[in-house]
Amino acid sequence: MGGLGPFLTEEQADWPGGWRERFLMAVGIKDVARVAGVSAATVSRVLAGKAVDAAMQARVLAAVESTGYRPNLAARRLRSRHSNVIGLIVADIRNPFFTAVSRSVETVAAARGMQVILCNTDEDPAKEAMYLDLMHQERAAGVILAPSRQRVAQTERPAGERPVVLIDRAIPGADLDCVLLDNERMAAVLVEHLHARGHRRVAGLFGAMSTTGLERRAGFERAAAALGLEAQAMAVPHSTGEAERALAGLLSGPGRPDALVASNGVMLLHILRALRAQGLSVPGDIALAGFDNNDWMDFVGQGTCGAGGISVIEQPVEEIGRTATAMLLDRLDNPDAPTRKVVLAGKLVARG
Amino acid sequence: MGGLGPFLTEEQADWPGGWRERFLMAVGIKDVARVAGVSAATVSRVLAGKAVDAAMQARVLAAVESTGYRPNLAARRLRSRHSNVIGLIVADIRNPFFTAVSRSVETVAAARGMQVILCNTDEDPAKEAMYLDLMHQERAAGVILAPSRQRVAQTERPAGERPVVLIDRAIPGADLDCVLLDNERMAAVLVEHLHARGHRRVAGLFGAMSTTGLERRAGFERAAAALGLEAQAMAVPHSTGEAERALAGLLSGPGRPDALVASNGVMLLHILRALRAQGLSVPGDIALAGFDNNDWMDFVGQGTCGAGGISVIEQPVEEIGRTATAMLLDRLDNPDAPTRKVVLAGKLVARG
DNA sequence: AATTCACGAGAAAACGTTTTCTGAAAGCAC
DNA sequence: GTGCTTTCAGAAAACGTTTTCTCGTGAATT
Repeated sequence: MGGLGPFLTEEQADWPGGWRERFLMAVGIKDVARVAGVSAATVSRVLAGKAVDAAMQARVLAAVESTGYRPNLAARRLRSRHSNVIGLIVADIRNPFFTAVSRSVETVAAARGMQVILCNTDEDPAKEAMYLDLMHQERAAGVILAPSRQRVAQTERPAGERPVVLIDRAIPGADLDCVLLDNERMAAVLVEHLHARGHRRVAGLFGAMSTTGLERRAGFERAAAALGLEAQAMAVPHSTGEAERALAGLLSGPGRPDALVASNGVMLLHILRALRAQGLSVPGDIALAGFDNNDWMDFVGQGTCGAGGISVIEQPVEEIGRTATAMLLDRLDNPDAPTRKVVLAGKLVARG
Repeated sequence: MGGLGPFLTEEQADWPGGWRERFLMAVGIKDVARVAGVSAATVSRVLAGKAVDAAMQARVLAAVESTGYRPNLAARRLRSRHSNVIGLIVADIRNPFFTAVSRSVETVAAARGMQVILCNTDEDPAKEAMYLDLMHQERAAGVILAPSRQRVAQTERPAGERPVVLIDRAIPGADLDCVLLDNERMAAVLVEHLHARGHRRVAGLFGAMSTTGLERRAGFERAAAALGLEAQAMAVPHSTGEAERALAGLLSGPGRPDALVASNGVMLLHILRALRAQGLSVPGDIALAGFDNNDWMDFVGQGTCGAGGISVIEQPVEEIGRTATAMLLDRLDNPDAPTRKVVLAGKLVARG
């Protein structure tokens, strides 16, 4: 400090507004303690909201203010041995369903003083495993996970021993909290809706990456059988080309379906593309229905005749996120409570 | 440890596969060191990839494997005084532009061993300030920020003294790295496109929350003036109702515009809604153009006549995220390099 | 052959907090 | 007034790493 020249007094050089604050390291709890004339422990207690002498508390708060002290969360987590971070691992951040859920999760978490690390796996089990491990290393309080299909094979608990809440997709064998859509029933509702609209030959494209696709397919087939419809269900991988190719065969063959069901919003777009490639219009030539009510769906398939439109099952996205977060936070308090499975109903948005 | 009964030998109780691993705390670097028969420092060095004896390295790696050791990132950050976390603070996670950028940021960051904390401000300056402060507390390595308009007023550096890269929106006074779209020019391109298509009375709706809206509006007005078009530009707040109301007046009055320009994807949806409320069709009654090429746009406004469609400026979302992340990581290495401003061109996607 | 140098491994300090421990003062019952 | 408990603040330990320091060994140089 002597090397700083004659222009700084000891006081200036040391504190506040002086050399150290401006140029060197961040201010720590000890600096606050020194300014307030108390011990570091007392500062910690004030900040934690524990009972301390009122005069001291005021001095500490003033010192925090004047020094611009910001606690180091890494140190806090290390010592206190618990973290305010929750991990949110989704399969596809571009899917509006997941962004909507993410937003809801973030809002609820922030309101309870938790921060969210959002991880995007792109349906890649390797990335998923990497992120689960990362959450472990981060010692995250818990994880909200939309698991990929491959994970089903693993019987081990994901993310070490920390609480996990599954969303959107189940892991059949696992004993974990989850909040899901009533996929099978909702798919059946969709089929019944198409039947009521007079369609008799239905085809469905279902995702191959998750239990969700399987369940929706099952509901589709069950309902179609019950109604005596001519039905054809196929599972398509997540890539674009696959869906288009699968549809090309379906649409050009004899006995072309008069209605299509999409397993999710992304799939529905693939179908739209394929239909256009075939020169077919919705709903003039063929009806289209699916899952996830995206904001733009009000505006496609509105033929000149005024009818048409794409009927979908709208998922309660906000509630899914809210419920999952609440369940996770609950479990942090009661680690040994029995696991809960929440199944939510969707809402049929009938168009056309 | 004696209380555990006679079934556990000292060895079992202590390590490995025994009591401690299964029921108590996580395994630490010292446990690994003990198993490998080396010092904790050596384990640390092996994990950091520093030069160590090959035999020792093998022993350490084996010990890490057998113990299932996962380093505690909080401790690592505390001691090493630098973090592998970058904050990404966006205005609206539901806006596909931001989700696309987020995905790109996350991918690049993950490839470089960094993790991303995604923060959603919902255009709320208070939330933005809260998150910037949080990133400070987290001692994040840096922040990528899409600033809200209000932040402009603040001359102070956001997020303490850590590196910040701005995306999508500038902060006029600030000397910060940023990567932006050439908004003014792109808006002009859009107007010229409409002019070439024969439209003569254009109106534009621009966001009031960011510099982006201002710039696009300026480009819109400049181009319209240069081309001698009858133009009307208005700034509308971010809420749904506003846009609809503003449009209602515009569309019902005399000299109704024959083309509309939307400042962004969200605005464009509002316009679509308003048009439908007025019973106007795109592009039959009125043309529509805007910013952000969302995947569904291929399918709306395709009238029976085959013409139509919504022309937009497609932003290079992937590159924006990639560039911003690269710039941020660069700056971590060269804190004192001059700030850079990257202005990217968009691409006109002409439809109809 | 002696001295320096480079290297690498263990011991110990340090990171910035929270928590435990300790002791003093205050309150209360006798 | 004495002895007991309670309260509260400071001192010190602890959290799990990385980094610095120290020292021993072997190679290289003179």
